[in-house]
This record gives sequence, C-alpha cells and structure tokens, in this order.
Amino acid sequence: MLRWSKAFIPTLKEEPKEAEAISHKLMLRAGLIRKLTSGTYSYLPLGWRVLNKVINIVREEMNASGAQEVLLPAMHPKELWEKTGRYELLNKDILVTYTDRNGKETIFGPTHEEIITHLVAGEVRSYKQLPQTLYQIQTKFRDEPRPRFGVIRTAEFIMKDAYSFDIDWEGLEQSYKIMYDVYCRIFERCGLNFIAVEADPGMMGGNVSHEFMVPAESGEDEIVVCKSCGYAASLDKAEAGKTSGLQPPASNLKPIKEVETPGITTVEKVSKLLKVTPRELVKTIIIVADGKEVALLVRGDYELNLVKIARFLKAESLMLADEGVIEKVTGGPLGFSGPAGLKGIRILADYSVQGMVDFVTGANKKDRHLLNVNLERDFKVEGFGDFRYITPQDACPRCGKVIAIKTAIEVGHVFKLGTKYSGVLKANFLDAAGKEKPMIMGCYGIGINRIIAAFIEQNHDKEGIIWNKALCPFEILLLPTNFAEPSIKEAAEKIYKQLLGEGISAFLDDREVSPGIKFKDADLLGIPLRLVIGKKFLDKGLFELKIRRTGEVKDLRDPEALKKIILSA
RNA sequence: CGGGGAGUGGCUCAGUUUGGUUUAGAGCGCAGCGUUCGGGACGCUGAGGUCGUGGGUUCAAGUCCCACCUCCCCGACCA
Repeated sequence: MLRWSKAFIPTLKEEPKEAEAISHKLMLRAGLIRKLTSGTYSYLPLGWRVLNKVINIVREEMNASGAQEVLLPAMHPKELWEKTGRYELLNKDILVTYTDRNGKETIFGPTHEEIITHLVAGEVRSYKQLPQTLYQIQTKFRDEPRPRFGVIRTAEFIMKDAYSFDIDWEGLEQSYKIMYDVYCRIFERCGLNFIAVEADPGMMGGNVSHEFMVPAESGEDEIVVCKSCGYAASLDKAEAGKTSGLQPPASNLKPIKEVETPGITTVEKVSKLLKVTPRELVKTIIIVADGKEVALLVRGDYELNLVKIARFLKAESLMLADEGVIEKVTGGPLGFSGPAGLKGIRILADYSVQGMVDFVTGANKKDRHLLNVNLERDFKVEGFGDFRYITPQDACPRCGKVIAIKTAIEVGHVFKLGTKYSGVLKANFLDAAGKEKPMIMGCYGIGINRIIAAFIEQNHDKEGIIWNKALCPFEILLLPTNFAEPSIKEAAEKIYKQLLGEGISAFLDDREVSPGIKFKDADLLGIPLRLVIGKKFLDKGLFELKIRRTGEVKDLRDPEALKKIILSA
C-alpha cells in the first residue's frame, strides 16, 4: 500500500495565485488537483481517491433504488440534436463539436437526453417493459463561457445522469420521488449540508424541477430560504408576491408633467435629480421574446426577472432589446423609455406597479422624463404578473415571515421532462389498450466533481481540509515524528501493517523530514484521524491519536484500541 | 463578448515608473554533505531563466511602442 515517500502528493506551502475560492486553494495545496487549462483539471492520486469515494456512494444508492447503470457514448451525431432543436439552441453557447475527415459534425455530449431517448425508443415497445430508470457516470463536455472556482464550473466534468421512462404522469411522479429521495440520501451520506429548492427547469424543459443546493461562499447560484416555514427556492424561481406596492387608488391624480433629465438614465440618478425615492419610479424595459418586442414595467427599486417573463410568455428565446430596437419601438433612446404613448407593443407590468400613483417614467424622448404618470389614464397594461426578483426585504411567499438569500453550489438537479424528448424522438409504447403513447420522462443529474468542492467549502479550517469518513482519501494517517529513529520506525511500521491487515485504509508518512512539515501537511490533507508516534512513545510508550475535526487528543498505550476507535468514528 | 488585474527559475514575488550597475535577484522548493528531530529547523556547496509570444523603436529593451496568446476576478451567459 501507499506510503508518503513514494506517493505523488505535491503539497503547496504557499497559496496558489490562480485560486480565489477556498475549496480551489485547498484542493491545489493538498495535491488533489492541478490545472491543465482554464476549466480542465487533472485529478492526482489523492483527488482521484476522493472522487471515487463519491462515485461509489452515488452508484450504491442509485443501484439500491432500482436504477440500472449503463454507459452511453460521449460522441453524438449532430442529427439527433437537430431533431430536438437543441443543436440550434445550444450550439452558440456550450456545445463542443468537431468535424471529422468526411465533414461530418460530431458533438461531445454536454448531457444525454437525446441519446438515451433514442436508445430506449428503439428497444421498448410495450407498457410491460416500463417503467425504467437508467443512469450513467460519465464525462460531460461544455464550452463554458466562463469556467470558475476550480472544479465548481469546468468545461469537462463527471456527471451522474439518470433518465426515467414511465407510461403516465403518475408513474413519473413515483420515479421522480424515488430519485428525489435517493439524492437526499446521497448528499446526506457525503456529509453535505444541503437544501432542496424549487427551481426553473431552464434549457432542459419541463415544468417542475428541484435543485440540490449546498450553501457556500463560493457558490454561483442564489437561493431563497425561509427559516420559519421551510420554503426554499432558487432566486430565479422564488415568488416575489403580489402585495408589494398595493395602495388604494387616489381619486385626484396630478397632471402629467415633462421634465428635463439631461443624460440621466439610471434609476438612482433620476431619483436623486428629481428628489424622489426609487420606489416612486417605474422602470420600462423592452424585451424581445421569440422575435417580438414586449414592454415590461417594474417598480424602480426592483429588478426584472427574465426567467419568469419567459415562462409567462412561454417564450423559447428572450433577451433585452438593444438600443436600435428600443429607438424603433419607443421613439426614444435607451434609458428614457416609458409606458405613456407606447403604441403597437404589448405592455405587461409586475405586481409591484399595481396601485402606484403619480409615478416617474421615461418620456420616450432624449433627456426627458415624465412626472405623475398613472395607470389607465396615461396607458393601459395588458396584464399584471410576478416578473421580478424577490429581495431580502420581501416576505416569505408562503408564510409571510422573514426570508434570507444565500449563495450556494448546485450539486444536483431533478427534472420532470414529460414528453419533450420522447415526443420528437418517437419514444412510444403500446399501452394496455393497444394504443400508442409517448413515454413520460424525467431526468436527474449530479455534478460529481462539485460535491468535493462543495464539501471542502463547508469543511475546512485555517490549516486545511477536514474530511469525514465518507469522503476521506484515507481514514488514518500514521505520523512518526522521526522516521530515522529505529524504535519509532519499527513501531510505526508494525501498526501500519496491523491496520492494513484489518482492512483499514491507513496512510504512513514515512518521509525523513522535520516534524513541522509532517504536522502541517497532515492538517492540510485533513485525514480524519492522525496517530503520532514520537516523543511520548519514546518516553512513555504512548501513541497520540488526534481527531482532525475536533482537535481532540487521546493518548493510547495499546494500538489495538485504535481499531475500535476507527470503526466507531 | 464587455470591464478590471496579471504573466520574471518548480512555487510566491521584487526589479519595469525615469531604457545602460551588474553576468537578472530574493524567499521557499530541489540536489549533495553535515548538524537537527513535536508545528513548514540550521550551516556549507550546487543545479535551475527563450523575463508569456511575435514584431518594432534604439548604439542599447525584463524596462518604451504595436499586435497576439494565456491565466484570474466582476458582468453577460450558462443543467
């Protein structure tokens, strides 16, 4: 077995310049990973051991749930992706492709809905063959616009992706519930502090999804949580509520008035100049949804949520209008748009605008804003909806109590796809009545690499990583302070062999370096238990067992007692 | 793609402002020898550099100019 003097564990004393996130720094320093290029990492022996621990947990739980492991190709024919429309949708963003010598374009799979659906479509004919849940653990490729935070967002990463096929929506409910529960068990076993939140399905399609989020400083996502009732949702999805801004309509409205606002385009500057608060302004944002312009109104102190708008409009694509489009639609430049006088365009408003009176808007003219604009009198809104992001000042949409917004790392995501893929790829079956129907699908992903980073984000101190038993690369580190001292060396070797004989994953630091280096490295690697064989052994025959997480120290006379402690840890 | 920062031995950096002192430096690491041995020990000796790349200005470029590449951060974007 492995001993340190022969191991490839390049630890770093100094903080690597390339890393910002804590987990990234520690993974580099402890010799778990090394970067090749932005977004691609090599896993060194220690990192690979941990990764395999995660994979084993995932595999065990997936198998226990009745899901079956498969391995699909990473190289996909472009045609399948064209059929579902995702070639068009994703090619400009994340697809990694290459063209072979015959001019045929191949995609390196960023996910596998097309492939698994194609496979199942060809093999499953009858309701008697359903339901099925298939999964794989495989490398995915995505041309990420911006890889970040070490292994948290990379261009190449290992995903556990699972797909369920059911005969009806009830079946999907069951399959989905099983996966949801399995995910909870997996993340619990890994020792992650996580929250399952309601989320928007995004590019995967479908109506319902849940994300498994690990609150951490270096997270890329924001989640909303309510301590009182347990409501939890992604920031994109969280309901902002209907009550904000609701006031009784005033009977004597002030007359509209145009004012000069030279070069003043932001809410902040306008409100400062006109001596009003941002909540007395209404922002008018022109968006382009599936090629059609729509004007969206929101109170000045809130932010529009494009995900909610796209969902409301059932739009495939949605973006902010550029300056040219704004000029064309409103007649005025960017920054001076307002609802009054807009023609030939749908106007939708966030609930926050409901009940506002005598508010400030752009005048659809350069350097001009309007005071005392009012609903109905000055413009008509086609409808109100929840189009904004929730803020920390908002009440919980379920119980009305205080909410918190936290950053988090997404480690898993489960979706109800329905027939989005089975429909176009003709994954049909005959039901008991002999009628052909599309299978009802779900898909379920876990970012394997992210679990490690997320765990380290939550389990470290100034000195290094603090592994738990589930993910640790080794359970116990033997640290003879002076390996050149024959009696210490002899004792260390003896215990090492004993532990290995017991099937305990032990690691021996047999390097002939000063004790300080060994102690520092030991804390950095974060192996849960450390047995020091040193001065106390020479003087009194005692072995010192230190628990990495608590710092608790026990002196043992009999190394046999170790086994009990390790097994009970 | 927009904004900001950075690129000098394996690592962390100084030197660049105002071109010429060095033969381009330090600490750590690395190799050899010796002394140490419970919190990154010490002494001596030594190896290791296209100063990101290409071009330009100049008698002279790590240092000035232009172009490009790479990395990091913020944003856009993104299961």
